[in-house]
Amino acid sequence: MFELTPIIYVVDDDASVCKSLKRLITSMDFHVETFISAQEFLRFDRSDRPCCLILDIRMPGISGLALQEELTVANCTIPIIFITGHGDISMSVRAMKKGAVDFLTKPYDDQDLLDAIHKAIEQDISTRQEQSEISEIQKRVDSLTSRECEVFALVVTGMLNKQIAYTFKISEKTVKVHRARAMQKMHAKSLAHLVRMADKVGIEK
Amino acid sequence: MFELTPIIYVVDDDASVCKSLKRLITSMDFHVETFISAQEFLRFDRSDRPCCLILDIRMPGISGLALQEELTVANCTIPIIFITGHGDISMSVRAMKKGAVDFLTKPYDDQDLLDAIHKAIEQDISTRQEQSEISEIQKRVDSLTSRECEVFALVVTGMLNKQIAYTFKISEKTVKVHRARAMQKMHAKSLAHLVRMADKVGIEK
DNA sequence: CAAAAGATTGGACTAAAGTCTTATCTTTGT
DNA sequence: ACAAAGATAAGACTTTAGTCCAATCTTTTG
Repeated sequence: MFELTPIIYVVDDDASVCKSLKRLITSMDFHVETFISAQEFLRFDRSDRPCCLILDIRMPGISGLALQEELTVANCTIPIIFITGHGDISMSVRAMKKGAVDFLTKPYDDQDLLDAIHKAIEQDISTRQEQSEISEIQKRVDSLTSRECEVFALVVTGMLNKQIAYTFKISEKTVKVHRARAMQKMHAKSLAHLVRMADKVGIEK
Repeated sequence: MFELTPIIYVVDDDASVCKSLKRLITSMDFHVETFISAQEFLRFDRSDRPCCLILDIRMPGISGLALQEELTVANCTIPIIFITGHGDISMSVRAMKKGAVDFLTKPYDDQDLLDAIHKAIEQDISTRQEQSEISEIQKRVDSLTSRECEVFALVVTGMLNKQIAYTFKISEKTVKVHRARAMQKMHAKSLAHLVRMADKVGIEK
């Protein structure tokens, strides 16, 4: 599913830095796409494949930290590796608290960067895997009618059909119908499977 | 269960820093215990209540980062807030990667420290809650006989009694006996509950 | 308005799981 | 050696859940 070559996005206002990073990273089995501003990166239509972001902190326009913040609120989970020439501790701590994979200072060791890239890509792959599983399950939940969903929600709490029936003031017969439909639509192989899917997406209502 | 007043451990080789931190933190509703070396802290018999650790990076003997490492391998999850006068970015990043709650540089803002303490205590409370739940469940798993545990493991995969019976080459009757015992010993109110407990502790064998 | 979708329920079973009781046969610790 | 613990299993039911088939009744929507 994600067998594509990972792509590394580099955002640095210094074109020569972009160029040398591109050379270094391409020598591994990665694709590289460089941008000289956060704005340019945001405009870019990122394809759906494993990736990570190498980001300069200090840039005219949107700074690295600001871009990180922007991506966070946009629900984008792309792993970020910061690189900076003139950072301070407070910056690095802020970046790490917000989930950055690493924060390197120039001059950095090439191996440290490559290690960080590998870690970031691994993280991205597993995050994507997780997200795609969740969205698949959510799609199934969305296909349930409201009643089916209500019954589903109580079934996974461990309630008996008769208890669910009493709760909704309907017959046990009807509960069985909704329950069977829910099992079908959720593609649940067993009750255990249904429970795990419910916990994964967090059934509310 | 954890309604006790949280205790803040302060480890700093500068006794005057310990003293002023103690004054500041005591003014909140926290107890404080100070140590002038990592060794002294390690010898201290910590009581079982919400706590966190405020740690100086640079200390003679065991450094702050070394103590963090030591606690990690000892499986101690006490949240750590680092304070340093002469730290660098690399140190702060290493500390944050290993899960530090915050990394403050002197002179720091008192409010920042208090915020970090609150966050650390919250984290400790929820970690303890989680750990005590898990160990309670693990205790129940440990009370299962080996056969009960094997049957339990397959039950929570969603297998039918007859399938489990075939797997172990025993009768469905016997599976029912082990299954019923497992439900009892695990205090499972339902299959859904059993599945969740299994996932929480991660049934291996 | 008419068709489609959804909610409801009954009948008639089948299958799966749980509840008792009773009873071997081993293994294990003292 | 002997009691205790654990694994095995059968008989006899009861309770739950699942399966088809059929049939209202309401709401939504083209």
